[in-house]
Amino acid sequence: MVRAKSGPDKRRLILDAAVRVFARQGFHACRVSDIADEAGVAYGLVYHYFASKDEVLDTLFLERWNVMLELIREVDAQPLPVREKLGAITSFIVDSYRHDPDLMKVIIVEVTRAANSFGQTHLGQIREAYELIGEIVTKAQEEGVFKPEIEARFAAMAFYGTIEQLLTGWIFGLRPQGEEHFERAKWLVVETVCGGLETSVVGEASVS
Amino acid sequence: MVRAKSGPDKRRLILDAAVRVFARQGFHACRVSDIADEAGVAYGLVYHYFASKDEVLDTLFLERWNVMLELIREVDAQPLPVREKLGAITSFIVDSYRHDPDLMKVIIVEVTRAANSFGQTHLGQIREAYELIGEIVTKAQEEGVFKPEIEARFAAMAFYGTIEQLLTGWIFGLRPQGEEHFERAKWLVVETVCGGLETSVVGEASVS
Amino acid sequence: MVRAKSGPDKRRLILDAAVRVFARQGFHACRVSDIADEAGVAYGLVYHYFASKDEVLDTLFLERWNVMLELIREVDAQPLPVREKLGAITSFIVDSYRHDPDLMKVIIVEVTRAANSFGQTHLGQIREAYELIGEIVTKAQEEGVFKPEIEARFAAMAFYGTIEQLLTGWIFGLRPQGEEHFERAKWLVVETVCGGLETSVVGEASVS
Amino acid sequence: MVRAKSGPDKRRLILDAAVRVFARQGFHACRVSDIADEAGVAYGLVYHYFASKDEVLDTLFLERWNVMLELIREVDAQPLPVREKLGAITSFIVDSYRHDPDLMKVIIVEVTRAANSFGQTHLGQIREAYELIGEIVTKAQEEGVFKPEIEARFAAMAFYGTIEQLLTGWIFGLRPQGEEHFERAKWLVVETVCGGLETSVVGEASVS
DNA sequence: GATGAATGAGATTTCATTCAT
DNA sequence: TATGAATGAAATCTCATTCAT
Repeated sequence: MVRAKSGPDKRRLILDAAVRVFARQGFHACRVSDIADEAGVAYGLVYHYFASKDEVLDTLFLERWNVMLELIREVDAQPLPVREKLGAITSFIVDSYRHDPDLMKVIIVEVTRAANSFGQTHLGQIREAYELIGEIVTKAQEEGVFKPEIEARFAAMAFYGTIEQLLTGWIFGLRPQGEEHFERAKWLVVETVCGGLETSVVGEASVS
Repeated sequence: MVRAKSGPDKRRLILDAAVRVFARQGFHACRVSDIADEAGVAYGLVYHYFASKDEVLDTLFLERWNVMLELIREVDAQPLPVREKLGAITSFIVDSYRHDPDLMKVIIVEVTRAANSFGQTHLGQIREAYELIGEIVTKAQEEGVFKPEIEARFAAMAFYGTIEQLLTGWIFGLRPQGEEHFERAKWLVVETVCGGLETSVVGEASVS
Repeated sequence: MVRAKSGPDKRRLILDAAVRVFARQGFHACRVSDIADEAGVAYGLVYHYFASKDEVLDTLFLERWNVMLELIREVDAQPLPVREKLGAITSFIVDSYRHDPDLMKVIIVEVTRAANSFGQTHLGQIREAYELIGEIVTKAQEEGVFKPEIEARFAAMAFYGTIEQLLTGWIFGLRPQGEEHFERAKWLVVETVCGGLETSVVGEASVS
Repeated sequence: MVRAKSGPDKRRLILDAAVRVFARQGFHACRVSDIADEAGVAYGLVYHYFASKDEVLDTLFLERWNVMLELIREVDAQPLPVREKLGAITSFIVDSYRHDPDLMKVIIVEVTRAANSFGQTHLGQIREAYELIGEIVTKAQEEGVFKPEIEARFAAMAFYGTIEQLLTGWIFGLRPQGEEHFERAKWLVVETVCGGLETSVVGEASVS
């Protein structure tokens, strides 16, 4: 599959077309011919490069998801405060959406939220993300920065659930978009998950 | 639709059968005949009571979702601390899952997470839930209990995203279930969202 | 089936409702429940009086068609000029349409022109009409009023074909309706079929 | 749709098979698979070439009907006596039936007489034929060959009604077929419509 | 007579996938 | 590589008819 130089690279053409078609019509509502038409290639060529319609989506998902897993691993490996680590992950995801909203829409809507179909297929990959984030939380707990009474797994879940909901809101126009909103959202996610919604209860804290 | 006398009430029979079939096979993977078979009625009776397969799912979703919206409205109307309000909502949802996990699986997987199909159809109902929770947050901000710098809408989203992720975890066996886990989960959700993941900074700050 | 006095006579109610429904929606496009609804009776009552949906249409057709056959026989039995005989038949059919256009629409559209379905079933009755008219033509030929070189069967066919086309034109709004048009149409049919479209070349020529 | 090379041309194969199946079983009584079987192709190929079962019939009808409209236009444009014009049209239709009785059966039974379904769809095309014939009649009236008191529209209707009834008679075996009958029928149609059924009333005319 | 819930056979259409060229 | 004709399984929905009450 490695293509050194060459010209059009029809395979890439098909993948990029698939992103637009999946985002516009949804995976199930589109036909393979829609992808071929969008890419400007013949029907059967999709099957020359991909074993099935499913494989097209699998490829799109894995390409991006693995980049994200790699990013999380790199972030985790660095000696940073937990807020900065979670901030870097949030930043990566938000920027991914900002850079290619169609692709993120497809990944969220057709894979991670599609619990009965592709979400099932890629459960392992999705779980991997949870676990990597869980490790970050565990370290923060060991450092005494995060409460020990909230299990790392649960914390990772809350963090990821918040981000996924945020993207879903953007995807369906339920939340405002634009440069300033994207940047602010990064801060909001971290502040909400780490600091919580409550004001700092100084009195109580000093008492307890 | 109100059926006074007792008797079999085939309509209810069909709805209950549909919950089991949808939970087991998924909405798209099951045929209408699967529902009829599960209910022990003839094929066409499903169409006697429901205009389409879609309407069966719509009915199941709305029946339950409206109960939840009502619960949130009631909770909101009471003079309780915000933690107790959010706790009551969390409790209701967790108990809904505990009481009828199949129904909640169908609602979450086939509707609220099915962004491209039924999630779209019921966007209004889903949004309503967000807004009601948002109002609770707004009041807590006005009382000075919640930070004013995190918009109520965002806070509601984080709260709902955390719960949905929790249920999704249970549904797909990614998180442990059982009485004690259900009860603990209620506390975890509220503690995480309200208190945040970080240890109380003030105390530490004074110490260090 | 003879109902002496009594009240509503649901059977008649159903037949009359069926005429309206068949005329409005067409036989195939309507459901038995549409007829029941239009008649204001319960679903199953249609099956109490009629063995099938088909039988409802059969009944409507035969009721009316037999009246027409009887009329043709009576006309034929009288010592009238052929133009008056054909005029009487035309008049009966046109008046039937004038009096109950829905019923005639159903008979024409759903039976006599429905060559593949009810036209087939009632071929015998339809043929009977042809033959009776053919006999009228034969007598006119024997009297020397009608040309002997045009077979009576063909002549009957031309006569009937013209009338059916006329009604079809009314039914589908292709021809103007109203009292004067109905009366004029009677004259036109007879004049066209008997006198032909050409100006009387011989007589006129000699005169002019 | 133009297919230069030779080869099987499955599309034509399907159309020809459809004619046979529609003629044999009727449009509604046959299934798409019957057409595919008759053509010796797979089920879905019918849908590769035609959007629906309806479109197959539409195509068959329009192909033939447009040829007829063209013929009528050509005939009308020539400087011929009206009897020859109407004779040419009659001849074309009768020969169409002689050459491909199945196709004409389908066109008559399933379209022009199917007032509630395809007759409705193709009302415009059918009307066009009426109007073209009406123009021929109008010219004959202007030349003094046809009576002015019978409207051209009505005359066209009588002419067309007679031919349609003739074909219907052949289709359902109510009238004798065979070379001599076909040829004689052409003469009968023209003679009946133009000359009428009555003997030339020379004596009467001169007397009155 | 009257009701309407219950039955279930049946047909169109879609579209992923294959394959000959 | 590239094409697109050809394949055929699969599932929703309709509605005439039956029947228990």
